Amino acid sequence: MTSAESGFRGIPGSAPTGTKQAAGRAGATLGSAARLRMAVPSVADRVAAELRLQLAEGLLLPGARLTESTLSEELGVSRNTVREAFAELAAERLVVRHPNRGVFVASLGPGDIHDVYTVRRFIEVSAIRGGGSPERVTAVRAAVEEGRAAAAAADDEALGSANQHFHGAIVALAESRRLNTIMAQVLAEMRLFFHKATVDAHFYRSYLDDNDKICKALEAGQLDRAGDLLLAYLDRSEEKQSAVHGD
Amino acid sequence: MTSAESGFRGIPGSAPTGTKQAAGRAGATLGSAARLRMAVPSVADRVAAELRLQLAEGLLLPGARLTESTLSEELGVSRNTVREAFAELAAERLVVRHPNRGVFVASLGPGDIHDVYTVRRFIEVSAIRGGGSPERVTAVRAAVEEGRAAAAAADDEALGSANQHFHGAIVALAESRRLNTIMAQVLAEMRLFFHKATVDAHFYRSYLDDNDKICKALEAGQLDRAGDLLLAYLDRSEEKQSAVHGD
DNA sequence: AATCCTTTGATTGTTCAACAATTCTTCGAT
DNA sequence: ATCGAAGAATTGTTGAACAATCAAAGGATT
Repeated sequence: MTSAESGFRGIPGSAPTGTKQAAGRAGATLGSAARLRMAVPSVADRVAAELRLQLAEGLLLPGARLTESTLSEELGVSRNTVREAFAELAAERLVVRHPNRGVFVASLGPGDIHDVYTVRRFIEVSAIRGGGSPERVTAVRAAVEEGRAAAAAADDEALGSANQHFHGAIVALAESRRLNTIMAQVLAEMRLFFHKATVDAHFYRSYLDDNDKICKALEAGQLDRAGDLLLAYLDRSEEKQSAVHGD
Repeated sequence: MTSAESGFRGIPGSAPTGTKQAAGRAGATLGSAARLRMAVPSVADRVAAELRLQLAEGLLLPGARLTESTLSEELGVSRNTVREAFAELAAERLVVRHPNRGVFVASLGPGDIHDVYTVRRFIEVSAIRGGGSPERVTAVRAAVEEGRAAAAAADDEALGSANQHFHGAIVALAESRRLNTIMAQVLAEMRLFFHKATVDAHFYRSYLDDNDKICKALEAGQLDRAGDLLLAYLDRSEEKQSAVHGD
């Protein structure tokens, strides 16, 4: 009985909500109007999404082993489909795949904390130093307010979410699809690694003022100051996480 | 007859070269010595590697459609295995997967050039501004010399490769596993998108002196100067690629 | 009691065949 | 030329089977 066997919701057989995406034949008839279509997520995508939820909520713990046949039975899907979902999650570094030995929920290894924060420093600080459109800056402000509302409601999970939205919004200043994807993955990893610290309300509450200061500097166009404040925050946050996780 | 059907080498049935990797049971017996083991690449990995080669060499052109059954027959593997290889390549953005409609070699879309260069600016410039160990700096210098040798030998492909090694080595200054992976993917995308320009010797030869100057500043510890030179290079390179590809 | 070797069981990776679903192409009618 | 229907092609999924690999268990040896 592994933790992979606890608390699974089956994959809904009903029609799931679709997502709009522009589609067209790559390399052909680019001049023709692209037709919008509703893409129904595949079963494998839905399995992956379900597992992502479980990971983000701490129901699947770092290091836990996920077995294809067990999940196949529990979710009522084919083993092959589970494999496809695993591949998705492995590409996002949420699970680690060891050939012939199995799939394990990703866990913090030596240097991982520093690595994640190095990526964040490169990306977030560069993004905020480049500034962004008024719309993008407004989104950063919205995330700060979201954090304040969560703190006022004593909702710790929402506080952690708002903090992630804040940092995602900073990267989004750059309006780069690739950077947004990279940052989303880094944030997903952090949710997985640092879940325990996430529910410590004090952890994020202490950063609300920091986030506000960073945002104010951004709004005022003081981009170097914003970058310095953000860098200081990231360094401090790394120290704290290292202290909590003994890296 | 699509370009996917041209020039495939079968997947070798003989024992392939393995790669060393440390393995252990995640989350368990972390105190025990990790045993080194030779991991035999799976067939899916080998299919993916083969396709990567074809992509990098321009044998599979942007926009070309890759069909599971065709590749399955040509490579002598199961269709399911081809699907697994496709998933790997899609995660690396080398192919684009449209649900129910097929897999296509990735191609340049609107804004892709700017996007790729934005990522590079964030990562490469941050990395060089952080400097690195003597060993890492030596690797940057080695890539510059590699470029000089390629130019002297009038080997255009090698010249392009050396330039990519140069930029990979810059990011490697940060000694971050995640950033190295991200950069490797960006470089793979660039090889795919810009292959035509790659074989234009003049394209990279004009950058040899730039690379040398950047490296000299790095070696002298003038990190801000190195960053400014690199930034100027990236901006100029983006302009040139945009001019060639009409983005 | 500790260590080593062999056997067994569990799991992964792959193949194959089949089917359902979706999309694209072709053909015929207007 | 356009539209609609039919057919073809392809993708996504399933389930069964088998080979290969690894981990666990059990027995033998020191």
